[in-house]
Amino acid sequence: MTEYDVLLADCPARTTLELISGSWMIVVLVGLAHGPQRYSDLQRRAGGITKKMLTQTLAKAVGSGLVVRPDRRGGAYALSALGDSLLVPLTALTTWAETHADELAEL
Amino acid sequence: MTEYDVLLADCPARTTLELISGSWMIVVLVGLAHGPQRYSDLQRRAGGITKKMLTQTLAKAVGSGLVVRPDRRGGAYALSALGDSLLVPLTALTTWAETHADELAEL
DNA sequence: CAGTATCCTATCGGATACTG
DNA sequence: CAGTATCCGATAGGATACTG
Repeated sequence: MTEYDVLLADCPARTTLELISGSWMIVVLVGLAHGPQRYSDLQRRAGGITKKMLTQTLAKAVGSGLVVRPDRRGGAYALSALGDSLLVPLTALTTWAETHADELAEL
Repeated sequence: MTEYDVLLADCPARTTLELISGSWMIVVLVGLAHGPQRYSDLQRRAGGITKKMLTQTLAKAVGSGLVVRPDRRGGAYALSALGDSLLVPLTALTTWAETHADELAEL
């Protein structure tokens, strides 16, 4: 196997990396970790995010299939099964960030 | 414990997320995974990266302490102990990306 | 409450050309 | 080989005001 390799320029996995590039996607996905939430609850949870970035980030997340809206016609946002599986490595990453934040040198 | 929470606006862990935001930092770090490498080897390895982005990304990586240059006075670039520890969650993420790339919907 | 619409700035990122 | 210097367009992201 090992069909894909993120080091290769034309690898589809690069698309995934671009999806979480920008600081907000990870935060929003982690914000949805403990269950479906409505827009304003999510905005409160993802500290510091503006409506613009929340809307934009959710649009990308829904568009890519990481997030769904159980009752369309607008309701809460929730992680899809795919989004939920992505949460595993993402949580490992945020845990690392929380643990080693103090060890990073200032730029 | 649990001093830091990436969901909080002023959390230092956010700095880490910003560090890997942009598509190239992850690719460069993974590119250094199997050992120290010189500039042009790394450019070849990180498929598609331009000199500009490689230089810029390496500068951020070195500045934050994730990457070091064993023999300063210019030589190869290598992961620091910190960078190496970050590689663990990063590899989990890229593996996810490689495994689930085909399941993501087109935007 | 849940967005949409503007405006504006800073950074990302590619292309290209140049230097020691 | 290992960068630096420019120029350029596209995107990220914040602030603010407006809508149903």
